Amino acid sequence: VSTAPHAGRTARERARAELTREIKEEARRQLSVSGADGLSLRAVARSLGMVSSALYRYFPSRDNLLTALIIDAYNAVGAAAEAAAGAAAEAAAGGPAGGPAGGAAGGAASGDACGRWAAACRAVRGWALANPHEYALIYGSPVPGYQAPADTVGPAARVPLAFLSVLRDAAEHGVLDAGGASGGAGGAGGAAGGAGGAGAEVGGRLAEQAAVLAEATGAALPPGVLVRAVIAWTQLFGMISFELFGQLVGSFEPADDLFEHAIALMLGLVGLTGTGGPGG
Amino acid sequence: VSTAPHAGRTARERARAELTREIKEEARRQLSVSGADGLSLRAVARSLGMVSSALYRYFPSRDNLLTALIIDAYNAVGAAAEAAAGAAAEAAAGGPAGGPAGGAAGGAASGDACGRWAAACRAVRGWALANPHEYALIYGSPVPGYQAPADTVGPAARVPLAFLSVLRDAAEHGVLDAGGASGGAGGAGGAAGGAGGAGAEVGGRLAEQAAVLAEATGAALPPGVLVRAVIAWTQLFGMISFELFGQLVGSFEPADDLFEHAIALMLGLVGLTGTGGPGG
DNA sequence: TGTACATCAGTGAACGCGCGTTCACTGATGTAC
DNA sequence: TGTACATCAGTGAACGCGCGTTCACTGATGTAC
Repeated sequence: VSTAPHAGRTARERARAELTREIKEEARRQLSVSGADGLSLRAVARSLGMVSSALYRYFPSRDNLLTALIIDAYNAVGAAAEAAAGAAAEAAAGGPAGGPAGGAAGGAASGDACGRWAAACRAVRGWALANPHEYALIYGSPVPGYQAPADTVGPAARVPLAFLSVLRDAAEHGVLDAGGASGGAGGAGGAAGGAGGAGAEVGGRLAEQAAVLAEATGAALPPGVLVRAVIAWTQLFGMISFELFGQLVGSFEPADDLFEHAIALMLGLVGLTGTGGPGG
Repeated sequence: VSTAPHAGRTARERARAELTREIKEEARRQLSVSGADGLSLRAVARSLGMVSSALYRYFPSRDNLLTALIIDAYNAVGAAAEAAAGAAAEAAAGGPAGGPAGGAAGGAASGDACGRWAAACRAVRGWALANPHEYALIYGSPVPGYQAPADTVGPAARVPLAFLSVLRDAAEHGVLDAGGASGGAGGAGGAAGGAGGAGAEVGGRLAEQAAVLAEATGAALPPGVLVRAVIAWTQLFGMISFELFGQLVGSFEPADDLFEHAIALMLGLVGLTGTGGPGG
């Protein structure tokens, strides 16, 4: 029983794992040049010095390789969000001391709910800016003719679940403002259209959907909080997408300050204002 | 001087205009099947019963046809937003009476700023749901290797300008809450990261960017309002993109109620609460 | 009104390219006795 | 330790396909006198 990283694996198994990784790496590289539709098995094989048919020993089809890349991407951004939210929490609780622990994703130092939420936002954006084509692969327009298999929904849920965990913790510590105070209080929205009602109150089908979501995620949060969290979630990705896809070119580019401002507003939206101050 | 629709145009000119339109129509149809990368001149020509080289009399290249589709799409969604915002305004001002005027896009009936903003939001979403592949073409991941020419920026600006016009009118009528009261007031956001400061105040580079934007658009609005308007704009498209691109599948689908709720919150964000009541 | 010429739309063949996937094969790696 | 067999990775050729773009051409439409 050796301590080598490849203990207990035959040369064949090691070679297979390594080549599988290299294929995906090369595919990712090509993704950034030609996009998802331009991803070509032949080109990947060529770059790896193999013949194209050899790839079929590793991935049964092009779509299968694409799926692997999608799952990897969801897991990568999900892990980044979880690490940022979790690391910030540990830092505040006086967690694993010493060493360069934690702050891998954005330098969040305060473990309050505000800091965790903000850190997760920055982590997602940071990952997106560092891996724009993988971001486009999972959050951009769907690849036509490609149907994402069920294996992707688990990894895809990691980011939203990371955000929900922050809210759940805040609620447990009694620092979550569940009343929807700061969001869109006051006068009437939705003048026409029937749904939406006359204020920020959540009812009807929307409340049902929120209840289903609460059940599915195990997040015991009031419907209003869940709905605002989902809206904040769409807000986050809306801003990142506009930044990456070039809609902000010529106005709010670079978007760092706009993003920070949006985070501050988002905290009010989800009911996290006043939980812990700055200066972590 | 006849009153015929084709007055003063030769048969050749008429045929050319008509075929140009038909080519774009067929290209749009193919867009919805195979996406932007799958758009093929040969396939378009085939569907039209022509030989592929004939298309080069109408569009000098595939990219050129794509550009035409992009410009058309921006103009279509821009016109929808303008009509919704404008029609709502006219209806309130007692504009063009009689006939089925105006409410083409979402049934906005009250001409207050709230109603106009909400109507514009619904118009954009309505257009997106009706033309998902054109939406993906302009707001989805960029087509790799395709560089949008300068002709697209004008049409692309129509939607944001429509929203800005609502805010400008509201400001002129003194019904715009420019203080950022409801957005993300209260405690501290941006615990770390330097930028963003300790509240919802806009300063530094962000204020500069807002000033540049105000200059460019001629919208004499305070920087804080502009920044929140831009954030609301990204929010709107973030939600539509998630709905169209399948991120809401299994939770908040159909998203009508969620969307209406988001509009209500958005009105608070941009400072339009309390401008005119419901029941237009 | 009629003729001579210029303009333009559409044809058909071709160039050169890349793609995903299959298949019979060689040779290396692993395993059972 | 050594041999016989099974497993598997990678090869090279091929199938059948579609693509964007060019080019010399025919024939119809428009224009000037």
